[in-house]
Formats: sequence, structure tokens, C-alpha cells
Amino acid sequence: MEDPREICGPIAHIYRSQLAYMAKELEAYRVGSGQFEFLFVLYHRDGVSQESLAKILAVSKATSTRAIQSLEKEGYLYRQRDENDHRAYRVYLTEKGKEMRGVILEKLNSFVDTLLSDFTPEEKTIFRLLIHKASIKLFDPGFEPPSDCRMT
Amino acid sequence: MEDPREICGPIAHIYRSQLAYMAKELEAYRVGSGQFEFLFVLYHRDGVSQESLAKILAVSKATSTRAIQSLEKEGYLYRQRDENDHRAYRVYLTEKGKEMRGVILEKLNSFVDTLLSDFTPEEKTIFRLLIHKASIKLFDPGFEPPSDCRMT
DNA sequence: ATATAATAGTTACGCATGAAACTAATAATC
DNA sequence: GATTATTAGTTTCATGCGTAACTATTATAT
Repeated sequence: MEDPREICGPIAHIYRSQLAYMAKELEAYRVGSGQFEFLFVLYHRDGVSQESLAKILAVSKATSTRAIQSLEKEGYLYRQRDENDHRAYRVYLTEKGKEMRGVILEKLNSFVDTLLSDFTPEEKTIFRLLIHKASIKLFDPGFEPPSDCRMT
Repeated sequence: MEDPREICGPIAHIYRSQLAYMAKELEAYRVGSGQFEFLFVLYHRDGVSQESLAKILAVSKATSTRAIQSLEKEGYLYRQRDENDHRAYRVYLTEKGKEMRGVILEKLNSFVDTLLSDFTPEEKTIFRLLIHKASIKLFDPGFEPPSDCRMT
């Protein structure tokens, strides 16, 4: 490895830029830059627990709790106690939450479009592949992604 | 673009993991995970201004101020008013600061090694290239990196 | 030269985040 | 069945960060 900063620097820069961009774009909807990702998981599979959301998004359960609380307060989702496990909640989208999908996707797409605007289609594919391959290494050795982890 | 989350998700995950890892590894030295990068710039070019540090690292000048203050308090660097411009400081490494280079490099290397442990040498090169190409797009259109921006 | 702009740095405020300590409910063990 | 351990969720505390408002210099304009 020549200079690890060549990897970490750009990643930090991209992350912070994405956060700032999404915060600005979603400000009018009162959806924070750290919250919209939770909605995306629910678009794929409604009714999961906060713990599952945390695992899928690779954040702490503290972060999951805060994001869900905020989105619930703004009316994008609601929670119901799990019938079979009274510790857990099941998190569901409201109509308002479902309607946000297009908006968020549009904003996020426009950010990524800018980011990859000089990439050839092949480079985009490779980049997507490699960034995923790298992030996989960060999970705990015995990590098993929940069954609803795929965004397909 | 199929799913922009395939780009943003992993980047966020890597960034947060790097922050947590470096915080833990550098805790004993009382160097924060958001501070060691400033030392690296100084290793390459000692005596630059806080504003230059901010530009080079693509952070706000508020962040630059805070990092420099913390590193000064811990004795890793010191500041002198610029003779020709009494608004600006020139930031210099102390002996203690210079001695940290090896330590930080080692930690950061071990993080990146884990991250890229499944990459072939070619993939590492490509990844480095593409991540840089992407981050370049985030600077303001007229952005001109300071002359001391290269880490070579 | 004087009024106005821009620049370097600082500070206050708010957001996103993880670790750790905590509560309540369930599972495991004996 | 009672004790113990695990799990879901919450809260507290600390860190990193950007924006915007502020001060103090320097540069520009008139």
C-alpha cells in the first residue's frame, strides 16, 4: 500500500458531501440526511424491526432509534409492537412515507450522477462492484445479513 | 443509474468504520479520528495556514480551526502569526508531532489493508483511480487546489 | 485617505453518529 | 419454576462536521 490517504481522503469527502447535499435537498420535507435511508429499507420490506434496520444499514441501534423516532414524529412511518415479541417494534410506512420514495430517489440519483459524471458505463459497474467488495470486509467475521438485506 | 444506494451505502459504511477504527487506535495518543489528517498535510509541507489545511482536506475552516486547536493543546503542533499577513497563522509540527507519522501511517495502513484484502493489485489501482476521479467532481467548479495539495 | 470588499480565524448552533449504561421482555439454564 | 443470559429499544455522553454570524486584518475602489 503506497498511501492509504488516497483511499480514505476521497471517501470521507464523498460521504460528507452526500450528507450536506441530501440535508439541503430534503430540508423542506423535514427528512434528515441520516434518515432517508431507513425509508428505503422499508420500501423494500415494510414492517421490519428497528434492530433489523440497524443491521441492514450498518449503523448502531442508537442511530436506528433516533432516525425512526424522527421519521415517526414527521409522519413518515408508524410503529406497532410485535405480537410475538413485546420488546420489538414493527416499523411501517405511512402514505406520506410511501410518497417520498420518488423524491428521495431523484435527489440521490442526481448526487450520484454528478459523482460519476466522468465515468464510462464500464467504470460505473466496476466502481459499484469494488466499493461493495470493500465494504463487505467491515462486517464482523460472523455477520449474517438479515434475510431482507437485499435491495432488489 | 440503477440504485444510487449501492454507491452511497458502502461509502457511508466505510467512512464511519474508518472514523471508529482510528479513534480507537489513536485514543492513547489523544489524537482524534478527525485530526490526524491535518498532521499528514504538515508532514508534506510544514508551515501552511489553517485555511490551506481546510482546502487541502476539503473541510470547512471551522473544522480546521477545531482540529488545529486540539492538536496544539496536545502538543503535536504550534502556530505562529504570519509575518506578512497578521490575520493568518502558520502551523508547524513539533517534535512530538513529527514522531506520530509512523504510528498513524501504520494504523491507517492496517485499516485500508483490511478493506482491500480481497482486491488484486490491479483492482487496488483501479479503485484508487476511480475513487479519486469521483471525489474530484465535488469541488466547486472553479476550485484550484493549493500548490501544496499533492501528498507526494 | 477613506469607505468598501474580501480574507483568516473563531464561535455558536444544530445534525449525524457510536459506545456504553440502562430498562423491559424473552430465552436458556439449572 | 426460579435464576441467569440474551435481546430490543432507549438515553446519555462524547466526537466530527458544516453553516452562519462574528472579529480582526488586508485589499480594493472611489
